[in-house]
Amino acid sequence: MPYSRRADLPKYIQLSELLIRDIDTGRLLDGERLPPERQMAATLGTSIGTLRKALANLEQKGLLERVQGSGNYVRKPGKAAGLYAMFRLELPEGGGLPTADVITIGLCAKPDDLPAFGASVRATRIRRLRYLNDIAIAVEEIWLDASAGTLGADMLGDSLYQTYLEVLGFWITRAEDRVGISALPDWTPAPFGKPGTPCGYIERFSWSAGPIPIEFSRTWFDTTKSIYVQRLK
Amino acid sequence: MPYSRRADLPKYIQLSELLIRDIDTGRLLDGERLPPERQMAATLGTSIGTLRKALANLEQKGLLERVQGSGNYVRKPGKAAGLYAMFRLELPEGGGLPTADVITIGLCAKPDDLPAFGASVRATRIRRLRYLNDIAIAVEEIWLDASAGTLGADMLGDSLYQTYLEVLGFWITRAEDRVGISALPDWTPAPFGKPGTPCGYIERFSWSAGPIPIEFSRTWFDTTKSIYVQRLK
DNA sequence: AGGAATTTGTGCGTATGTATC
DNA sequence: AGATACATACGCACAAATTCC
Repeated sequence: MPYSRRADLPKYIQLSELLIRDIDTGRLLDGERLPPERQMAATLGTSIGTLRKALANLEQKGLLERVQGSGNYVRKPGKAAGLYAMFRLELPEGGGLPTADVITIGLCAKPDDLPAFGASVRATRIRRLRYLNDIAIAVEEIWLDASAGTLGADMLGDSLYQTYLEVLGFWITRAEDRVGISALPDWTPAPFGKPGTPCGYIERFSWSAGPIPIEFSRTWFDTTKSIYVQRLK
Repeated sequence: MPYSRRADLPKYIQLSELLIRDIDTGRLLDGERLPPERQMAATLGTSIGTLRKALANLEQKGLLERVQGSGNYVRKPGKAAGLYAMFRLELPEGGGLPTADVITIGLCAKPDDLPAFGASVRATRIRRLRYLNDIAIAVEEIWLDASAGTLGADMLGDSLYQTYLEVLGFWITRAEDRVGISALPDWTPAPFGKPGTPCGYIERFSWSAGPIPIEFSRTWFDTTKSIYVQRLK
């Protein structure tokens, strides 16, 4: 028995998750220096190589800065500001707490009618019902290219972009929208609107890093409700 | 000895760049399966761990899809996304690690003999000596329009286009070249060639977004060495 | 259907280089 | 200059996914 594993996840992912939790809950503070890698590895009961893989993971997520000859430093970017920076739907009075219910999520092949984006032939499709202050204001279908990684239903928070950062390790840096009129898709859930009826429509391409968009999404919003779409630059 | 400092990149980066280059130049085609990792490592004279680090790097760039139990598959998203995407000079045997030494860099007014490009009257001028596998093969003078931002000597990597993306936040999407015969400029550094002697010559306009080019460059290359210029589309 | 062969993923250990303090 | 700490590189054993017969 060379080594044993009780859990499904690889050990370096477990270590990475462990540290993320410590950072999120404040047990590790911003700017704090971690113990030396050898010492940490011994404490955590792992090898230095595996620990380094976990630390590299954290660095990729922007939660850690690794400085040769010096140490590993916690970097906890303030999350409150800018979380919903790219959300285009607003209440007229401003503000509004954005939440979302996931309708379906899964990995599938990109259908032919999807515009070209990403590097893979597959993508994670997420369908959600979106709320502002508990008012259902939109349904959306998001296609995240498979090259970015895969998401499960249990990993989703109310902010997808935050989920991208914490789970997959990248941040959406740029998005381009196109607004028009469409009809509600046939999978629209009952409380929201009747499939087929006309409504507002946003198509979006999103970039993380590099020249090609990594995500494509469609948002249908009910124009009879008191919401409006932010002016698009 | 100002230009004698040789780039000594880690081996896994060199391997990664080597493969990117083979993908960009079409030596490796989209969908193609790479040889098994152990075999590749032996061929390339490296260990499997180092090769895997390079392959992970490619995967992160979206150029490679790695499938456990199956193999490593080239994924070439539309436009070449690699570090040396638009570098036209090649070794006949293919491959070759491209590096560069900066000779001078600074912001100055565009001289009158420069063709029209960009929106500003000033530009950052960069003069570099370029290498493939440590062979000095070309000198180049790059004019980056001041409207794109300014670069310092400490920000430059071996790939200017990558620097543009990381430091200035844009990506070169299109380039047009014109090839001819010229004479080496008077600022040509000593190890390369004698100023005034005839050599090959490439003039280039580069676009990022919008209708006007943002960059203009001139490249002089020694035709007596064993290099050739890629066919210009 | 099923088992063997192939191929990548994970984990561990060690030696050496290089940046920081 | 020395000590400390992270980075690179190599190698091996086994697990897990895929492919092939």
